[in-house]
Amino acid sequence: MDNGPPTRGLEDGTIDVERLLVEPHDGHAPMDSVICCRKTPENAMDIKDFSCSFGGPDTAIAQEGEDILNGEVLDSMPNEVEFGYFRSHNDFCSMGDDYLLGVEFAESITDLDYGCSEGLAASVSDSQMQSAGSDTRWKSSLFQIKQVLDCQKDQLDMGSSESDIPSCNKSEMLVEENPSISPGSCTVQNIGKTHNSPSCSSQDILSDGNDGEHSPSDEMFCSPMTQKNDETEVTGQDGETNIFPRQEALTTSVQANCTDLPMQKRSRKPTQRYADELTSVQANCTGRPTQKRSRKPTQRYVDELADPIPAYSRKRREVSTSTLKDKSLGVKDHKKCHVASRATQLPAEESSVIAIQVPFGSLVHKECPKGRTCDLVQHVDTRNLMTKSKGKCVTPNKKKKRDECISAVHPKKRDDCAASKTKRDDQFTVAHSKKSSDRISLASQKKKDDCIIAMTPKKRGDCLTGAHQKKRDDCTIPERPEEVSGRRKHHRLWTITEVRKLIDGVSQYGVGRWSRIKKLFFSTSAHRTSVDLKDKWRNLLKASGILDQGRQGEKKRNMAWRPLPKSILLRVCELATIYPYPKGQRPKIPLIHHDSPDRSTDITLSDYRRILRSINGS
DNA sequence: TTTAGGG
DNA sequence: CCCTAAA
Repeated sequence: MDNGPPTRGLEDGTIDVERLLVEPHDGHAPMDSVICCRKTPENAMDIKDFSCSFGGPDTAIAQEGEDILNGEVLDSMPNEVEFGYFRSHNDFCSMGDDYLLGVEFAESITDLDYGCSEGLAASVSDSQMQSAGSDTRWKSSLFQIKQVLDCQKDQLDMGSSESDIPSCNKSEMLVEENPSISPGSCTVQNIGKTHNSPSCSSQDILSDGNDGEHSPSDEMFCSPMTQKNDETEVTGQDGETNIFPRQEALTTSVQANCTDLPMQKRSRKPTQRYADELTSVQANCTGRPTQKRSRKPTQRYVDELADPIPAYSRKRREVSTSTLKDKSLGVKDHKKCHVASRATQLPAEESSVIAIQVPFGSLVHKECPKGRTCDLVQHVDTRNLMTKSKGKCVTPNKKKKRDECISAVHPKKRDDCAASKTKRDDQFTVAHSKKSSDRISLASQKKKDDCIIAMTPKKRGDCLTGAHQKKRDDCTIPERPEEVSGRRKHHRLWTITEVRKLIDGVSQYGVGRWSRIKKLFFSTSAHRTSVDLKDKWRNLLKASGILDQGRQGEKKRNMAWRPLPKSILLRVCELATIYPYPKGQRPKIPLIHHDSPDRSTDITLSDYRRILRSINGS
């Protein structure tokens, strides 16, 4: 958190202002934005330097700023974390949406600062971008965006609001400069413009290497631009002009003046304020934040956003989102939330302004599902359609993952959607949510199943005769191979025929050779796995009272309701005696009627008979 | 990968 | 049925 050099104003909250001032001063308006690091790992250092430059007008700053201006982007990706910060910074700047996100944004800002301060040590060579390493970095950076988000959050927690402020300023700045451009799109464009000629703008970014890959740098650029703009507006200086002193004065005064720029200047209490502002922003999106932050930028953003190159922003967003999502898989919930918000934003972005507003905090959560649903609608539909055909669902891994990421946050929603996700996906996402979600989904699914399957096998089994049952099995329980891969197998009742097959298999191969039995006896039923066989067998044992379940009474009771035909139960008992279920374990003799508890030993013929008797009797 | 066992 | 550990 050494903000020392870079943050010198940070504590006061003036930092942002200072930065801004500094940048203009150097004549490099985008210094803040410059914050972006280089791709190379070494960049981390660069980043730090950058920060330093911010804090103090180091020579490096000018150069870096220049580089940036030149169109070179400094990507410093020191560590993932730092990088993340960076990214967040960039994201923030570049993405109005992110900014809108508010809390997250604020966090990100702090992160940025944090990262900056940390990395300050080295000098940044802008040209590095060109280096191959940097390229890779960029790519990675894109992926890391998610991380950044997370970092941002974390940092928010940390309370390094300072950085946040700057970012805000940046974003605003951008807006001013390229009024025509919407925030989100602007960022990209601005970035491109700033660094490269305008032509570069979105296309460059997108086109660069990979759309997603470059995005980070783009973002970076954007952020600076925005800041400048903001400042200009705020200070009224339009230009970058410089004037550190002036800016500082502004910073101080700014707080007082904040009228327009409250956000920026207000940086002093950044964290909370930011958060507040963010929240307010979110809430206000439409209007200016009633709260402290009188950020006109918001509106501007909105307005601009509406017009500006939606395509660009959209593309960029999409890329970032996708990348984020992909990467975020492992991320935490909050990360997911962020991602989700972004995702949601995408659509919104298209619409333009709205998108920006959407992102904020609570909204994000609420909307996440919405957005997701929108995005996922197709998936959902598919899922619903295929609800029980899981295998197919699995195919769209990317989407699924994405969905999960998003959905992770809102497990319920996900479930509602039908959640036929593969286990894998679930695992990727969040275990907790997953389980709960699964359960929920299961419940719903079960209901569905019941409805669909209509008659449960067992019940029918009781009533129906073997022949009928068989028929029914064939008809009602048509195999659905697709389901197999599904996240939660559709619950399929075991039909008598299946049970018989299982018994046959056990009798032939013995207990424990489920895979074999599966192959030989259930080769046609894809939905029955060896594990299923094992489970079923276990259940059969329980049903027949062989497996110790509890007390006899209970056993009896079970038997009473147990739908399985006696013949089957007998057979199971018989087999159980022959092949004790748990391998070494001795089958516990069904004591159904029986009195002597000590029967735990090997089954004797008498025992067997007794068992049979009990079964028959019952 | 299969099995066993718990949930 | 799911999930995990163990082999």
